[in-house]
Amino acid sequence: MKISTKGRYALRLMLDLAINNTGEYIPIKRIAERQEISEKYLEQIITQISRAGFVRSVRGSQGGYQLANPPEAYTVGMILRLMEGELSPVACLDEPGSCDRADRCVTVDIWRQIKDAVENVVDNITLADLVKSYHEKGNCEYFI
Amino acid sequence: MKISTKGRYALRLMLDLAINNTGEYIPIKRIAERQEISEKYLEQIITQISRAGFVRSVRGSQGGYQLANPPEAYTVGMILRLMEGELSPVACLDEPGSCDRADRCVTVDIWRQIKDAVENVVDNITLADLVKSYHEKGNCEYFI
DNA sequence: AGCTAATCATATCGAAATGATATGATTTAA
DNA sequence: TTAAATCATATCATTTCGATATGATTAGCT
Ligand code: FES
Ligand code: FES
Repeated sequence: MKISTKGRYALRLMLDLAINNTGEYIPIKRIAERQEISEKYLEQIITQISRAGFVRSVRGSQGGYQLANPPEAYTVGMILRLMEGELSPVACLDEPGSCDRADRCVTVDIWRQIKDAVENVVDNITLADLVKSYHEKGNCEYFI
Repeated sequence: MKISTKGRYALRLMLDLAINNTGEYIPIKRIAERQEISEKYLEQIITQISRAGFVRSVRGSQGGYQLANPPEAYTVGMILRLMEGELSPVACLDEPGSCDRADRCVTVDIWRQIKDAVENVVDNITLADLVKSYHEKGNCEYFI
């Protein structure tokens, strides 16, 4: 029941962009420094994020990334799902027909409830909430 | 964010014992047949369960396992935790001091909320609930 | 006494996932 | 032209996962 580092890194990356959301394009290198995450690994991650249209990118010198939308537009759930896929405790919930006896299954209700509970949390927290929390906690450069 | 098959198998195993909770000792072989799970794999799993005192065992011919307590005494959470460890989305919540900046961390609140939400589900469903649901659904021999 | 069915205890294995590097092409401002 | 950046794959080492293999021990039954 763990969230992968990829998911967590993606969240930190997006939060970093949200905190530094000045209109300028921020290179991955800066984020890698601030977050102490491998630059190359972050590149892979932001590639996925970029393909999903969550960020704008400018190539070449002086290039970088910025949020495509205001921080309020991104829930934690959106970001985690991008890296992790559906936030289900079992595959059955997402692949229709993967369990052929779903109508008689006793445990699927549990998995459904877990999924709903998790989604209820992550879909109701936005990057804007995290930015606010960040400033309240004392402007520390680092977070996990 | 997946629950391992070990956790799910443990739940099915315990549910099988709960459904066949007649006072007799049930050999792993029977459960393996009914649940269509490898006998040897189930042995490993029930060894852990047995060491935790959740079941009584009798060795030798005519031996087997039975629940140590009535089905009401077992929550889904107890069983999953036995196989999965703590139901936390990040290790940080369980290993005190693993993150040295926890007081300034912006995301730890999210992980905490997720953990609480999951626990609120699994700690409020008992094997007795599942047995009831099983009988309501039509006595199917199989479930996942 | 001996056979058989069961638990108990480890060791090992293959495949997949994870987390990360490595290499290099392409683009663009200065 | 050069440097700094995104973009695109390939590769790698380690761990985890799910499962099997081997064999010792225990105890009921004939
Ligand atoms: S978990 Fe899929 S039908 Fe039971
Ligand atoms: S997740 Fe542990 S302190 Fe942030």
